[in-house]
Amino acid sequence: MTKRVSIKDIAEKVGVSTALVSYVLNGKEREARVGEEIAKKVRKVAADMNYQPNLIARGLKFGRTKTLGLIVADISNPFFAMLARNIELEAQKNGYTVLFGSSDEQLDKSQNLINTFLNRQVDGLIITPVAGSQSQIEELKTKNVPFVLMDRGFKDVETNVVITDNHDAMYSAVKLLTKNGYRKIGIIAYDTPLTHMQDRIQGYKDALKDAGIRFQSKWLVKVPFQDYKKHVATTIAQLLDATSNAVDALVFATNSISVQALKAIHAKNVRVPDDLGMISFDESDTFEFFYTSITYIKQNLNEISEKAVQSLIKTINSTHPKMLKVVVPSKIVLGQSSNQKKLK
Amino acid sequence: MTKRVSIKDIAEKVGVSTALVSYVLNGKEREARVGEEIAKKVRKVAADMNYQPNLIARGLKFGRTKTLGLIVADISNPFFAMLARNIELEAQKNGYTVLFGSSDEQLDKSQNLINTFLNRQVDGLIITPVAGSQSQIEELKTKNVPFVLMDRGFKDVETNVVITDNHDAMYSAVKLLTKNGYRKIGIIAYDTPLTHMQDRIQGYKDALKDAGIRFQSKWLVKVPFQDYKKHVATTIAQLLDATSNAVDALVFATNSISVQALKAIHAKNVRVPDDLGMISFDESDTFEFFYTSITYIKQNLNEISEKAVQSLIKTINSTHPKMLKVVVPSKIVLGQSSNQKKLK
DNA sequence: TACGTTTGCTTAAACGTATAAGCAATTCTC
DNA sequence: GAGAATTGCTTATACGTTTAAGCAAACGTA
Repeated sequence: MTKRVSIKDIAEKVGVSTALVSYVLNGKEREARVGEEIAKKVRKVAADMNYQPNLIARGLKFGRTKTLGLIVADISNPFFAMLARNIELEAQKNGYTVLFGSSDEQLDKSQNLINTFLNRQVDGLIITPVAGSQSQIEELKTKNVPFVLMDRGFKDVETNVVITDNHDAMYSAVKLLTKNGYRKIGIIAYDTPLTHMQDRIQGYKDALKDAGIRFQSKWLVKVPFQDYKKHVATTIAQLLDATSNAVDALVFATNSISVQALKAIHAKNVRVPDDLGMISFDESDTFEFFYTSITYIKQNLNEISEKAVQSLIKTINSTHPKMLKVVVPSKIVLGQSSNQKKLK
Repeated sequence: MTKRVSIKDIAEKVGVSTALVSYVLNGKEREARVGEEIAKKVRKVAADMNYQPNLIARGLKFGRTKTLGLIVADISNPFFAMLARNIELEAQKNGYTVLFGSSDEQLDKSQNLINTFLNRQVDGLIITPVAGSQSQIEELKTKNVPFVLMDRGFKDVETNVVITDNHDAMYSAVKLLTKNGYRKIGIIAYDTPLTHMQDRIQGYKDALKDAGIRFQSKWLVKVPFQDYKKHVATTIAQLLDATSNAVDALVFATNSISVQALKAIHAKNVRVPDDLGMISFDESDTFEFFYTSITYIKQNLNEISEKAVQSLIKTINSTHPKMLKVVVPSKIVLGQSSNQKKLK
């Protein structure tokens, strides 16, 4: 790579010290009492030589790089890709650039990314934490590294966090089903202690309870992150095959689960909502091609990512930040998959 | 953020110079003739204090940051998100971290991202270039900035580039249709001079020609990036409504176009492939829910991103690199949407 | 004339790292 | 036992930037 022009090059060309050039280019001519003439000349030469500041040098000098680190579960997942996009936009608005990495829900990858980003002196981190990563997060707190958790959090660790109203959203969804006559409502969720899942499951249970329905443990199916596709397929089969005790409605805790479930349901020729009511957490392009429109909970991804960046930047800029929990309201988009249950 | 431990801190604790610490931690004790004892002590203290090197300082020193800049059209588009994921993996394998940004197919955003990344001293750039950005790319060549174009290139600018076999892939697809009895084959593509589109369109035309079919200009519809959804919908209507002269098959030049087209086709109750044969460039999750399986060209995204990173790193590491064009073969995944045309 | 103030610049130090060069003290060589 | 070679460390400098401090020269005031 051809050497870029530095302040030194300008200084030599004009015949002044680098200090003077720096003052001028930073608009500090007043404080530094730089002469009108010479200032003009410096600016002209800088423009002519197409000077661009070396942000690495500046980063070293100031101890801040105007860079954020983003750690998501998997950037190729449309959900996280969309968050990433909004984060990019909001970061840019504030003069930040974003480094990214995917943790694959794995502890070691998460730790590696954190280390890599910190070694690169990012000013802060936006993290969708991995199950069991409390100690990693605690360490960030100890080191006073500015960070914000997004999409999920921990019950037992107080942090900056921006999440959807998981409990209430799921509660409303299930309540809608009970109101519409469904009584045996199953849920498929990821098997993780992370709050977003736990809250959704609790919302589901609370809605059942408030509708006077006794929760049955076989209605709750937890699938592992790895191999979830296979597990969802077999789960659907099991939940529907037990003809006598089959569920009459299902809620899916994420859109990835929903898509897989829809495939299985499609293959089994189950009629929605006649044979099976259905609501999804999060949307998917695929819903539009299912023969019935799907009712789903729409998270406000835009607001989540904006708030995450804003919360992080606020933390970066304050000397004694207090931990902030932001809950972003979602809404239900009505389709026909949750229609009033018909009597057979 | 709490101050991180530096080489200086270690030096003070051990009671030696920073130079010695640096030698030891870089495994240069031999060359620097550091005593066995003191080396051990330095390593121990470094480990105890949990020393992590400041890569910003190193970057300033060496003029390389082990960082790559990735500029895609839109990270929230699953196609680019998947590329980003693979690039992340391959970069990591080689010790690089990735900055990313979305150009939105806009010249100014593209230029901004290039500037931002260069000011941050990235070692190289991976770019999906925007239409009309030749001068931006030429400037990179002038400055000897290592870079590689991905997914698309320019006819008139020689660069490192990694692309799919666009012409041949589309040629094969259309040939399949002609072989199966379709004669009036339309194509919907993006309105851009970028090579990936032009090559696909040329492949389409060449296949028609070789099948002895005279291309009709109304069969080729180019939609703008902005507002493409609306344009695709109206296009589908036009192409199918002209009952006497309607097309009997359609190829779509990207998956985003395909998805929109399928929605329109779905809405119009067109039977595929009986009323209309169909092939898509790239796949989509949504295909699985269309009532007919869709024939599509499957790009090898994995190989594209790997090759892009490798090509870039090779350029970074060589003093007088030569421009390399890599064409990655795709394959056709057969569905029923391109089945032998039935006589009516 | 003498002294204080203002003007316009330079010098020096710092951020954290790497490494060439230098300098004693010790050991080797004959 | 004197010079050469080796050992084990430190000093100095550099990367590109910022900014406090310093220093002449010019100017103002009595």
